[in-house]
Parts: sequence; structure tokens; C-alpha cells
Amino acid sequence: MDNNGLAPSLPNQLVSVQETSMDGKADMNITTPLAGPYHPQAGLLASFIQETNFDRSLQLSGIKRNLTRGSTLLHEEDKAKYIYDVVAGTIKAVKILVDGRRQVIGFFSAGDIIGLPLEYRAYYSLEAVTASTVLCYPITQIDAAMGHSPDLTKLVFAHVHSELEKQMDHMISLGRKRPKERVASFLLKYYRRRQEEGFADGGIELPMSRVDISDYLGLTQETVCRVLSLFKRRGIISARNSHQIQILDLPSLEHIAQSGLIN
Amino acid sequence: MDNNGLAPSLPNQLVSVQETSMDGKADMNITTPLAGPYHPQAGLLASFIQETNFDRSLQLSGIKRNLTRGSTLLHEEDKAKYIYDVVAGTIKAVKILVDGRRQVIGFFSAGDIIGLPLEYRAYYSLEAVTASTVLCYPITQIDAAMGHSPDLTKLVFAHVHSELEKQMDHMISLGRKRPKERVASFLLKYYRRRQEEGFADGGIELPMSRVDISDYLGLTQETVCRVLSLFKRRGIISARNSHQIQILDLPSLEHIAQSGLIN
DNA sequence: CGCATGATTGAAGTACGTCAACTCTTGTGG
DNA sequence: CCACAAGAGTTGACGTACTTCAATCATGCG
Repeated sequence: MDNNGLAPSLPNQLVSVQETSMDGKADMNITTPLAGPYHPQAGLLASFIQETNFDRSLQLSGIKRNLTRGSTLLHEEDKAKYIYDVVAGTIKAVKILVDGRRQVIGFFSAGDIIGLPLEYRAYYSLEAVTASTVLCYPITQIDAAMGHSPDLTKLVFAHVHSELEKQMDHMISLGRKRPKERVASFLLKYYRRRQEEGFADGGIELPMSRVDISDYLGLTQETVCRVLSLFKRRGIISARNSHQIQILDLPSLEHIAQSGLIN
Repeated sequence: MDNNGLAPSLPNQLVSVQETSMDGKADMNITTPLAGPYHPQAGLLASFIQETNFDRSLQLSGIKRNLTRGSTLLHEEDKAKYIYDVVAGTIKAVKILVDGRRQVIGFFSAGDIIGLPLEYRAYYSLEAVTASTVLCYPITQIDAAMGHSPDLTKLVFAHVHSELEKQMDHMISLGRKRPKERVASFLLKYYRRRQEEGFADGGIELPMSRVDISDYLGLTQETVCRVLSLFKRRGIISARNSHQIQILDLPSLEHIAQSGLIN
């Protein structure tokens, strides 16, 4: 329904408002094959297409899609047919057990790419944590394009590597870290990301709920809450509200992330 | 030192015994670029080269390497320069925290491929659980070959997909399953693999130590032991020795793997 | 303004980890 | 061939950190 200020990133003339029904679960607009001036927030793949002398005849076109909070982009059982380029908002990848237990595999936000070449059965669902905008590239197009562009192949493998490295860290977190370490590491990850974006103050934004965090960290929401409360009592962090955290004592947080010990 | 029956898979004429020192940590032989009659146990990449009309001029050659039990194939800090094709034995991928805690990311045995194109800093160490044989393909060669063979690119991405799917399962195991479920799932994984190999009896082989299993499952060795002992008492499994397990009650094991509940 | 949802705090129980003792293997050398 | 040592595996006792269950407190949306 709403294009509520989420995607001012693409020049208007690129975006037609033609509605289609991909799986009928969220709204979607279609762009013409990407052209026009480069815009940094148009998504990584789009940027790549702009930056390199990428063969336009390959017709690599991203379908822009707006997702409302909570809507599902992809179901775990479905066949994955698109690679998603997150332009705005936050998407979570979730696996669910038969009895309802959830494991959040990862959170993706602007600048992240979700998915891989070679159509496959999805191994997780994708849900919008907040209202989000993604560019959808048909995998078949990516497959074809890779055959003609070694640079694109490299880009994709670089993406795979960074994805795998993240998951390794996540795995050691789930398998071998204590709750305090997991929460501290989680906060630090967002802090570092924020730093890379050029914001050196300790302010971070956690767009997801406590339940999402606990499902990501393999804990209960109560444990996550208690750890955060502990950090607040110790003056390590403060919170404007449950989504806006301020890191006050970075060294302590880093120490806890490694040792799990709190003074 | 010994080529003790581990790699009878390659016709002898393919294997020269020239010694080199890759990192000086294990013995190694070099093959000439693979040629000669196809052999199913020569490794997946080698099979691919044999089966398809793959351009021989690309000079994709596997270096055969024998590893003694416990030796290290790759260190976490090193740059990954090879893709490994396991021919015999079992290799474990391990991440270690500063204080010594270990997380085993996965176990690889004959038929498995380890690694990805595009040279990168390794995100785990690779160690031989048992005496093993691997074929090492220089990543640079794979990179180059992929540029000329879309089929090889597909093979690699199929490998990436199966690898990622395994890791998703592992992640949900670490994050959301109880110890009993983890151990049961672990046993079932080996059972299914055995089944795919055509052995329908419930016998499975666990080549790794209890500590390795616990580091894989995110538990202590004591907990793994206790759970296995419980399964034995309940008549769900029996054990010839600590590495040779017989599954007696498959339905129960499958039930435990899902619910964690034991009658 | 009121309700619904999410977040937080509290109390109680237990499953898993820790520490420790003991047993079983395996391999080596006398 | 047996004895011994070293390592791996197993079992027991105990404590606690986390989960579970429950109540209360914020927050935001209709």
C-alpha cells in the first residue's frame, strides 16, 4: 500500500507503479531495467551494474518491492527464484521447527544481499522486521549474467564469503558462548556497523523485537532482557527506548563479549 | 609417510610421488593433471572433469595429499589457497576462541568438497580426524576454469547450497535443540548418509572422539556420553565400541530428534 | 482514552555444566 | 607376551545459570 518514505532512493522515473502478484503476500512495484544516474542507495547489484561496464544487453533488471512490517518475502518451503538486494528496512531469515521453536539465521538491512545463484529450495523464510524495500533480481537472470561477466561472479562469491564468515561467527556464538557474551557480541556487531557508516557515537538502533533477538541468539526473551538490564545497571549501556541503545562503556562490552565475565 | 590403504582410488600411474612442502605440516604427493579412466572415488571435482567435456587445456590439476591423524590442513589465520576434495578419511572444520573453547563447524568425509572459489582468509581450521587423503585444487585455477565452464560454476554453486543448508540445520540445532535432540539428530545424519551409500542396516561409524562430537554439538563431552548411555539403556542404540554404533530403534530416535522427549 | 502488544521483573525448578573419580582402550617397550 | 602408561570414555555428586511460569509495567495504536 504505502511507499511511506522508505524508498526515496531511486529516481522516480525508474519506478513504474505496475502491480504484480509474485506470491500475493506483499506489495510490489516494477522498475524498468536499471538506468539513469547512479545512486548509492539503489542496492549493491544495481550499483555494480552502474559502476562497471556491464553489458546492458543482458537485461539484468531489479523488481522493486515494498514490504509491510511482518510480511513474508519468501517461505521456507518455496523455491527461491530471486536474489534480494535490501534498499531500506530490515529483513530477518528464520527457520522454524515443527513445534514452533524458531531460529533466526540473520538480519539483513540496507546494503545487504540475500540469496544465491542457481535456483534452489529455500532453507529459510524471509520476513520483514520493519517496513522494507528490496530489489528482486530473478536468479535465472543472474545465472545467465554470470556466464558473461566474471566480475559479477566475483561479486557474488565475495558475497558468499562474507555471508559464510558471518554464519561461522554466529555458530560459535550459539554453540560456545554464554548469554552475556552473545548479547554483548550482538550489540557490538551493530556498533561496528554503525561505525562503518561513519557514526562514531555509541548510539545503535535495534529494529527487531526482543523475541527476534532471543531467537537469533538462541536464548529466551527473558534472558535477553535480564542481560540488557544488567548492562544498564552497570552503566555499560543506556536505552532511550527498547530499540534505541546507547553504548557508554565500549571496553567493558568488548571484554564481556570475549570472556562472558562482568566485573 | 604411509599411504596405508587410504587411497587405492586413483590408478597408480596418475600419482607421482614427488614431495613438496605446502606448509610443512603433512605429507603430500602430486598427481599429473588428472587423466585416465574415471574412478568414482577420485573425488567430486575429478569426476566432474572426467564426466564432462571439460576443456583439458585449462589445466585443472589436483594435488593429492595424505594427512596423518591430527595433522592440520589449514590454519584459521591462513589464506585459503586450495579447494579440497576429500577422497578418504574424515576432516573437521574448527573455530577456536581465545580462551580455548572450540566449535566444530562440520565434519567432511569421502565425497565432500571443502572450500570456495576466490581466495580468502580462512574462517576455520581444517584438521584430520583420522588419517585422510584429499585432492587439493588451487583456487586460482578453479577461478579461471569457472570463467570458461558454466557447468563448473553450477557445480560449485550446488556445493555452496548444500553446504549452506547443512549449516542452517546445524545452527537451529545449536540454537534451539536440547542435548538429546542434538545427539539424536547427529546419529540420524550419519544413519542417512550410510543409507545413501546403500547400507540399510542400522550400523554407523563415528570416526571422531566424544570431545569432537561435543564441540560440534555445543555440549560437554560428559553430556554427550550421558545421552548416549541413556539411549543404550533404553535400547535405542547399542555400541560395539565407542566409534561403532548400531541403531536399534529408528522411530524412537527420530522422535527424540524432533521433540527431545524420551519415553 | 483504553486496549493490545511488547518489555521487564520476580520466584521457583531443573537440566546442564563442573569437578572428580574411575574404567576401559590402545599402544609401546621391556 | 604381558605390564604399564597415557589417553579416551564413562559415571557420580553437586551447584548454578538458565528456563519456565507468572505478574506487572511500558508503549503505541485505534
